[in-house]
Amino acid sequence: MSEVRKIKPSLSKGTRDFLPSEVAKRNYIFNTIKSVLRKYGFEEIETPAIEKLETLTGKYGEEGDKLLFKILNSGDYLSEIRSKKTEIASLTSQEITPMISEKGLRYDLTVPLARYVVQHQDDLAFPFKRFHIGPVWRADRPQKGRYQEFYQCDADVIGSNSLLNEVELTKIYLEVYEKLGIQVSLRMNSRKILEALAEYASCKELLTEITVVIDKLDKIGIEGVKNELSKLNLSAEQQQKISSLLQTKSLEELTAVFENIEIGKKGIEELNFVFKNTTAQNLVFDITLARGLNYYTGVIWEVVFSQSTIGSLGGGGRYDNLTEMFGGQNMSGVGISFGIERIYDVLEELQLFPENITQGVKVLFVPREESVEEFTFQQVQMLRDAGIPAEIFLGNVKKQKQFNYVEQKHIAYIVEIGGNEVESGRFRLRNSQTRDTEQDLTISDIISRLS
RNA sequence: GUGGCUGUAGCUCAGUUGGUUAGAGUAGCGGUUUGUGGUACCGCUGGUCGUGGGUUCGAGCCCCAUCAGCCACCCCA
Repeated sequence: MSEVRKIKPSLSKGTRDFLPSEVAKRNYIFNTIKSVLRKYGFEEIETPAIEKLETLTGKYGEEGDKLLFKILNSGDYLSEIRSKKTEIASLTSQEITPMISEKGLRYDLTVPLARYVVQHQDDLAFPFKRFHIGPVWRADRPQKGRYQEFYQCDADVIGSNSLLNEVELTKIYLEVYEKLGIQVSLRMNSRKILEALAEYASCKELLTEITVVIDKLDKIGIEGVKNELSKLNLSAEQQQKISSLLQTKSLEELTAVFENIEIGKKGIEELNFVFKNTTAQNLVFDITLARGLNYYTGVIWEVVFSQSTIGSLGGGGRYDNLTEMFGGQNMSGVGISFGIERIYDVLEELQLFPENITQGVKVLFVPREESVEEFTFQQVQMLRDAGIPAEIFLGNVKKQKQFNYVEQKHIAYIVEIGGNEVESGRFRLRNSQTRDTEQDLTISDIISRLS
């Protein structure tokens, strides 16, 4: 036998293992979201973790491209470089990458959705309402609450311009967080209003830059925003116009300001429609909401946790050009995303996970000695046949280990089997929490007791 | 990509001005005890002190480099 080299067990940076109890909690979140989405007619899809690099690159900006995980080609991956008779050392990393890597791990679920919709348009019924929960990967530097592998959960409607989709998605947001027991405020704004704001300040061409600055408002404050704006070479008057508009609290105030700005009027009208059809205390208009992603074109949302500044628990918006890059006809889409990882942290912190989600089998049968294992197994099998989740304990005979097992797996009852039980066919059913026992039960007593 | 902090047993951590063979708790394994029990006690396994170099008679400890992880920024979820 060859000597085994011991490897220190450790994870790749920015990744996590999940314990059984953690998976149970995550599934609880997933299932809560799924049940609401299904009720509204959304269907679940899946796409591969691996996509062609040509699908992924160029969609997330220069920064995003750097954060793509790239997969080394199989086989002799240097053959292409060799055939060009180029010295490797003379090439930059950017030049080498496309020669040795053609695939990558998906960066989000939105770009794969765009590819999916164009590729399968003949098989899909439009408007296409789909949701997708799965891991995505980013070669980012990890920090608290940010990982290289993490889950996203997106729900989108593709191919319908109706504002009722916005209404539906708003209601879905409210319903999901309500069901999870998290108090959030749902902030809403429109990219059209931000465009109008740029037009109002006569700097339409700087829309993207201004949006990025406004998006930081929460962090850097109004003074910080003014400071950043001055860096964009805006006149004092322009800065003043923008920062005073950012103080606006209601759509009514805006109506007068945007009297002569078509796009602004449109934005206000759209938001008013959504508000009219969705009355909720925690749904608020917020002109300072910008969202960094600049592919949004209409209504945008952000879910903010009321009780702390943990950041956004979700976000989304309407976009118009999703499928264009894959040669599809221009289909409008609107979608929302749930921040699964942060939702988990919030639920954990506030201890909002329901007790019963980690429930194991109902009863554990513990054989006192090896000679009764077969008999014990037969009893367990009878319970299973009757549809009662049951287990036989085959580990360490120490009581301590047995009770650890029961506790970890949240098993409600224990039955111990020794010689007496085998002979009499009568058992003691013990509640693992209260330690109460019931004596002299036959196996069918136990079955009817636990059914 | 930039900055800060931390690396000692599977995990949480001690480790004296730099001085013999690096410790504890916990987990794991084994045992003693108790026929209705979750207690207690005993023993065992497990470490290239992240890695490489330097200073020194002597380094877990001091110096340099490097790697890794965490935290903050950029960006983002």
